[in-house]
Amino acid sequence: MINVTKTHEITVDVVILTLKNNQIQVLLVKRLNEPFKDKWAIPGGYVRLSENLDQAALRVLKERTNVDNIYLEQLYTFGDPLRHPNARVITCAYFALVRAEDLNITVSPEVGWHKVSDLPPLAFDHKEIIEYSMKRTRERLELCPVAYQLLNEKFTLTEMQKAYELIMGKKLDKRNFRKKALATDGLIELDEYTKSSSKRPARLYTFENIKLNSKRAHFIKKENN
Amino acid sequence: MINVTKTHEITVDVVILTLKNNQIQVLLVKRLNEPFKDKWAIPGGYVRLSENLDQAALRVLKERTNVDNIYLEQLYTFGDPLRHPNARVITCAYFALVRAEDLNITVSPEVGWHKVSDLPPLAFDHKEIIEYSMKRTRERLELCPVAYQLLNEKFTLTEMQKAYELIMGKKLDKRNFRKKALATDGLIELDEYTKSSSKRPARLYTFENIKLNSKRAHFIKKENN
DNA sequence: GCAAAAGTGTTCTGTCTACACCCATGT
DNA sequence: ACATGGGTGTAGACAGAACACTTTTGC
Repeated sequence: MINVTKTHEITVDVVILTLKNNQIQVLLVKRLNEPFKDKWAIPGGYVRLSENLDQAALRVLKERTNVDNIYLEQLYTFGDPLRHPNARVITCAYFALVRAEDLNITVSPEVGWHKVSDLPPLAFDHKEIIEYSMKRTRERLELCPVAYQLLNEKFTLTEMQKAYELIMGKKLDKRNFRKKALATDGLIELDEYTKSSSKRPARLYTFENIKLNSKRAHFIKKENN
Repeated sequence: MINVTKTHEITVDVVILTLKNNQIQVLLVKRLNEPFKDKWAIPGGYVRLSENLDQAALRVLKERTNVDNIYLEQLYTFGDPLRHPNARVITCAYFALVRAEDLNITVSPEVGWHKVSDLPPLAFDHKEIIEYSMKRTRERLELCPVAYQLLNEKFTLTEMQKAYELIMGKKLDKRNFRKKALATDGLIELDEYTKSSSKRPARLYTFENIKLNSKRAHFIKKENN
């Protein structure tokens, strides 16, 4: 076999998801150059020779959001020969869940949050990548309370339930949800309550010592359909 | 950023698992050249410019086993800068489950099956890749009857149970296993029986119209530990 | 006092688990 | 007739699903 690899390039692309305005949103950047000039794309970059793939993804994430120590997971590697019109670019996609309150992003005309349920035209195969990351997020949620990565440090059970409903795309029963949530280990009940919402105050909770990927009881599964 | 990608190379490596002699076995090839000369490695090859990653993995699989139309799934992409001592090679690993009866392999001193439970010294990070593929296989098995890919076209429930026990690494209860197996859709009861085994003949079964990845009832979960 | 969200238990059903004996065949 | 693996049912425990009303606050 001849060496056919000379012109392959490898990038990482990171789907960065957060919860804003009661919506799952994804961070997109506007492309300034061809191909796909003026289309939106998920943040990405070339993998440097000195770093492994996780490090490359963390670097891209940090460059864009100034957060680290968050839930970041390799998603899938996309390598269709035609996914980039001018070159052979194979991309290793990652996805990250970040807390809105931790973010330190200067939104501009070229960088911004977009509702996953209402995406603008996207470059390359990035629509497919975002859809796949949502699927994976749903799968993860069934196994462990990943959603705490999307919640502020202190949150109400109703906020937590809203996050789950947005990710799962369906309504959940309040009593069943609270029962399971309260049985989650790591969930701490605080002696604090929301104020100044115009209704009855809600108790606040927080998470401590989360073990991600713990194969503990499935958290959300069927219910309704 | 400068273009630091010029010397990246990308390969696919395929973990090919089968069931032979009552053991899960993996196909390995002996390396003829440095680095890791004379160590064993999982089959792999460079990704060609004209093919996507799945196609590259299928090609490698076909070159080695002469089978296609089998369970093949992207596993994970390994990109540690030091995984290859002389170059920066990123590998997209796949795993495949193949039926022993479908195989058409000329075993030689350089190509052969090895028990996953007793691996020889391996090149690169291939030990890690094989272990990860076993983990993934176990996860898949919990969701759908992937094991039929390892069984001959016609099989007994005891053979099926043995396959599950080998993959899961634990004994299963015969009555519970059979109950769940018989409830699997796609499993067809045949009016045929084994002969010439020295004991009572066992009924044969086959699979039809399998939907892999169907999120149907979890097939094997806890039981004992 | 009313609007709005917070909070709270029980029953039913289905699934998973544990467990022991008889059956059909070859030798 | 016996050794070997094939084949079968039931009871208890547990987890998920369905379901409606009272409480607390701001206005």
